[in-house]
Amino acid sequence: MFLSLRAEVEDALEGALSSLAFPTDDLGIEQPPEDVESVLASSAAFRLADEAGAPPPQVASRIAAEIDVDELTYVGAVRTQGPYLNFLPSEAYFSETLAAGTDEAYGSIDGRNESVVVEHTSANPTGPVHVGRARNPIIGDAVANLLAFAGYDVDRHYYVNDAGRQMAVFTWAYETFDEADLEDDPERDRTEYDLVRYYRKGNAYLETADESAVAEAEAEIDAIMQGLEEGDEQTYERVSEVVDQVLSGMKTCLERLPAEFDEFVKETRFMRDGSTDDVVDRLEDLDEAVYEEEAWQLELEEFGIEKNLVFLRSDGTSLYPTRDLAHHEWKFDNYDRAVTVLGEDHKLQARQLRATLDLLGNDTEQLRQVLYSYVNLPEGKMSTRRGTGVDLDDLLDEAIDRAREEVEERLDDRIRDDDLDEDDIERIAHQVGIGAVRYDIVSKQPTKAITFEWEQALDFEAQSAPYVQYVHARCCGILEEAGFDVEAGECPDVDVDAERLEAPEERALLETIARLPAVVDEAAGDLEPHQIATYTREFADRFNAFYRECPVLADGVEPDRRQARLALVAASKHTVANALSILGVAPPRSM
RNA sequence: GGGCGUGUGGCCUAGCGGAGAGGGCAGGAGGUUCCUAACCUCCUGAUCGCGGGUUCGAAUCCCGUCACGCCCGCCA
Repeated sequence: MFLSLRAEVEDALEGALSSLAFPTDDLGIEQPPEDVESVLASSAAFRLADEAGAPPPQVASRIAAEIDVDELTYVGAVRTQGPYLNFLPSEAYFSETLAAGTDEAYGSIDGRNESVVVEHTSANPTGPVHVGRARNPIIGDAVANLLAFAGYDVDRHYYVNDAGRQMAVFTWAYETFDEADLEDDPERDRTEYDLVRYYRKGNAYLETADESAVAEAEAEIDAIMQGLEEGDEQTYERVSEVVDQVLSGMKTCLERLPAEFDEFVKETRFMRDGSTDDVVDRLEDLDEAVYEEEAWQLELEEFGIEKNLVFLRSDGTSLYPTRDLAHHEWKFDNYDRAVTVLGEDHKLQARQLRATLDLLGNDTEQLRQVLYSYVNLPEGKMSTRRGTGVDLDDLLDEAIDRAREEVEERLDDRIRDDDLDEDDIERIAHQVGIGAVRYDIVSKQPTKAITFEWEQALDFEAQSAPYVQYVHARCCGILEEAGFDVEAGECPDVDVDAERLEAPEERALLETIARLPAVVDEAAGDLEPHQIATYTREFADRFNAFYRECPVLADGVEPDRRQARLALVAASKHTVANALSILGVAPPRSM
């Protein structure tokens, strides 16, 4: 409803300004502060003061006088407050919001007929997913959810780097060493924990073994890389054996979040189908291509990038960026838009990729890159190769354990008589524990660096997932108490009068509910799921105020009012459930 | 050295040209015969890193500066 109101205000303002012969390029529409009784405001009068030859408050009054509120649907009144114009919502605004909110899919935007591929995580299949990279699946999954909710046709891809030197090293190590050569047992009974030990062993060997032994190993590693480059089937199968095993373990870990993918796209695919060779040929023909120091490179100064992009090694093999170019052209062929979520350390490569795609004749407007900073430990970086870091599995386990403790602790002094059984406790522990981890990460701007600390990541207090989840549980509690089967999706009748909702807390809550579609639209446009998190927090505040002041089921509440409030609770439930779902945080029906 | 990013009360964080800079944690004081207190109310606490500038108006834009992070491989 907010979007409709905003459109209406824009039209009205534009009309008023032009009939006063003012320029209409700057409507100055903005969000009023919380304590102002309006849903939208304009500060245009400030800037028109010179032209009007009058002080801003007078200009504001003249504009206000020019707007005929009777012609507007969602605006109930226009008032000035000094230089500001305030637009107050009409009764229709509230009632239509209430009606819209009772739809289970409330907040979602109808199909845009536009497909978008969201590539995220894409961690090299070298070992267990650690917390340093955990931001990628969490942000990536939220971005994908957000775009899907905003009406895009979304596919989620994990790009598997199965053609790089790292995988050649891994394959060599896996084939060379035996269980007996490894010092430690796997940290967990899953393939990637098992196999990563070979990878670490191999890397350690290359660093410490004597020169001739290392040279021999390097020769073997080079042979693997050459085999991949030539599309040799046997080499591909050797590497695949390692890649597929490790990847399946990582997949299991990511599913816990849950972060799931429509497709795991292998890098070797673009070597085997000839598209990388094709890219190389086309790159060599570019004016920016140079052959220096026996390697083919691309000069990208015209894009403000000093560093040359090497796209063909002196031994004739391609590099990761070369294959990624073919990969991206494939995405462009199959989707209208492409979004990639990647760590800030890939920023330069991201710019090079974009610039080169441009040189190859692609429309790079289709590509958006979301960058995030790594999560570091207080003592420094996490590394799979060195085995430093906190595994995501361990973080999730710890989160669930702590959440379970919380549930059990609260069991004794629960007022509500809803008989939580063992399954409920486990369900809540999972929803809350994992929700807290995801929310903690997704609620912050991705560009800010995070230092991982257990206590902070697993804080279940206010301004966390449980705080917002609790609101959802409260909504469900009320609806169930009123006789609705929440699990079956039962919902109160929407045919109620929003005029019954006259308390300031009710009005404020409705205003907040009304903004969800606009928040979704904005967040999707900016690819910033943290805006949704900020919204859930504000929503929870508003709901809690309503909960405190406006009893729904108490004896003294008249039937009409009770019905209206039940509808408001239903709209609240859909609002918070949908917002949480975008973030990938489960909305618990009880906790 | 160069490029990019970040700097908001003791700690974490929102806001990124407009209406006393919002929240949360920690600290202090309260609240449960009433739909779940993972909640709510009140208090204490900030020259928005620092210095200039643009503007009627700057946390927000520009310049400089400092601190921290990331990058500057024929690795990915």
